[in-house]
Amino acid sequence: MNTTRSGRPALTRPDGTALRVLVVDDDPDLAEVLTGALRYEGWQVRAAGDGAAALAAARELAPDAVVLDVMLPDMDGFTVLRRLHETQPEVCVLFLTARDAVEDRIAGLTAGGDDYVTKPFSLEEVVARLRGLLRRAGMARRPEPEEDPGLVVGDLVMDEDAREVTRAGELIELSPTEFELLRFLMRNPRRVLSKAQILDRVWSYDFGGRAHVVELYISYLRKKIDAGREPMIHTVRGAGYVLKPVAG
Amino acid sequence: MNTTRSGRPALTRPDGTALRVLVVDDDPDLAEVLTGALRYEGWQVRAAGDGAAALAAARELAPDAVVLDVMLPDMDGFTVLRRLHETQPEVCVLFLTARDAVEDRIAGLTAGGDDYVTKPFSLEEVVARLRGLLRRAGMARRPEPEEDPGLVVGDLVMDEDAREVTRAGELIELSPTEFELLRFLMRNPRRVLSKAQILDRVWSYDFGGRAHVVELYISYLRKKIDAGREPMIHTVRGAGYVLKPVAG
DNA sequence: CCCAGCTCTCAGGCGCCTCTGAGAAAGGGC
DNA sequence: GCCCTTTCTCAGAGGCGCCTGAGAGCTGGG
Repeated sequence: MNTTRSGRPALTRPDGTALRVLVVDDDPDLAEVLTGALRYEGWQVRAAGDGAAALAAARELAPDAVVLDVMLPDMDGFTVLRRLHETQPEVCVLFLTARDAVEDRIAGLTAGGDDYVTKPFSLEEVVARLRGLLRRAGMARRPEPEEDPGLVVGDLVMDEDAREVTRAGELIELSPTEFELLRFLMRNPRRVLSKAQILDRVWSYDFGGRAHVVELYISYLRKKIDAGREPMIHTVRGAGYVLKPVAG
Repeated sequence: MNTTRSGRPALTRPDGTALRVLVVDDDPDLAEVLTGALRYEGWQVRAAGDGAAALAAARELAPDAVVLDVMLPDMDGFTVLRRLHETQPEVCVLFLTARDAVEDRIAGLTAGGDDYVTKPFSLEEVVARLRGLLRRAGMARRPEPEEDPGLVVGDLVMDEDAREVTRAGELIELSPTEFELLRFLMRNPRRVLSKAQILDRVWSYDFGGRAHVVELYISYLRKKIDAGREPMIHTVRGAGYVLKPVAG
């Protein structure tokens, strides 16, 4: 079976082979980081630096999804999309765009089932969106044929689509950052995650601050999730934090 | 079968051949120490002193992993990483970085499956991180095809990911130094380890103190692991300490 | 334009971790 | 049994990691 580098079972194609993703961004550093994060999900990834290279790579790779920067040196991201759809109408696209960019045009294009994230983004967000896209497009399935249980750790349950979290059936309200932090923890239960690791995944790639914010948000999460209950979030001094079901 | 110099079965490639590691550091002493420690694991190791040499060596060696100093005389560690991934997308990277250096820059670098340790580090830590990286990347397997049992000595069990230690099912809380010391002992069961050996492996390479700390930490470990039970940690007078399962 | 929620910085403080030194205990040679 | 060496134990100082509260900057909605 295909697995992610963290040992979790990977999201795969319906036939069980690795999903193929093409990353298109002219910033080599950003492309590198994205490529690494998607490979970490157990997917087969290729990168391209401009529209022409992207189209060439797409013909060769036949990707299931494309992560596409809207601003490319040689051609518009939308042009790339149109050309892509000519040969591969099934492909999903996740746009990367600047916050103040023309969101109207994005909105129009994403009507077709595609999605977008605004720069600067966190890797957790990109991966989550991509997983959502692929799942909705029917291009991916969970490795287990049984129904997808979603994210469940002990009596803690997260519904990613509804953005709802409950513990012991009780609804818990979370801010966006709290939600992403908890998602990352829940995707890696019983595993100690260092503050640097958390920072890399949950905060934007251009975040300049110190790892202290992680402590802060962990304390917020504890107040909401562990308040008055048996704690699930544990500090491992000198190492990081770990989320565990109460009995374990 | 491939074995470590200590006689332990080595972590190998899936095909059973020796794992290949490239060490890149401009400090020859440090590179030497690292090279020795990794060879001791039964791996095939080469060293390079700068980025250009690293890239050349990587093309020749085709390493599974690279231990890479972030500060190199000729080029940035991140640049080396990107160039490496151009030709060898599967390679794992373990960064070495100064603690007080701009850790922000490391943020994002480790976004893929990669990892880093801060100087000064202990050899146990470097080896453990590297083993973790290779294991998660699916590049390594235990020599026995049966599933990896992790670290088990008698009724003493260590889960490195969760950073949990149990004896006879009972959870034992350990400080970071205690944890690393025990890991070293458990990786070398039934083998007498001298205080000097332990100091070299578990404490940072720049530690100035004397071997007395080893005695002290052994006594801490005994209180937590052997307390009220049949002892597993034994003193071999004039030679060192040895960890043995109770019946053996 | 004001208000509310979110995010992040700063600084204080507590508690654990690490290491030192001195003295007690144990082991081995004679 | 005596003495020397090695090892163990204890107490404490210092440092650092982590947690928390207060508040400032920002943003989006009313």
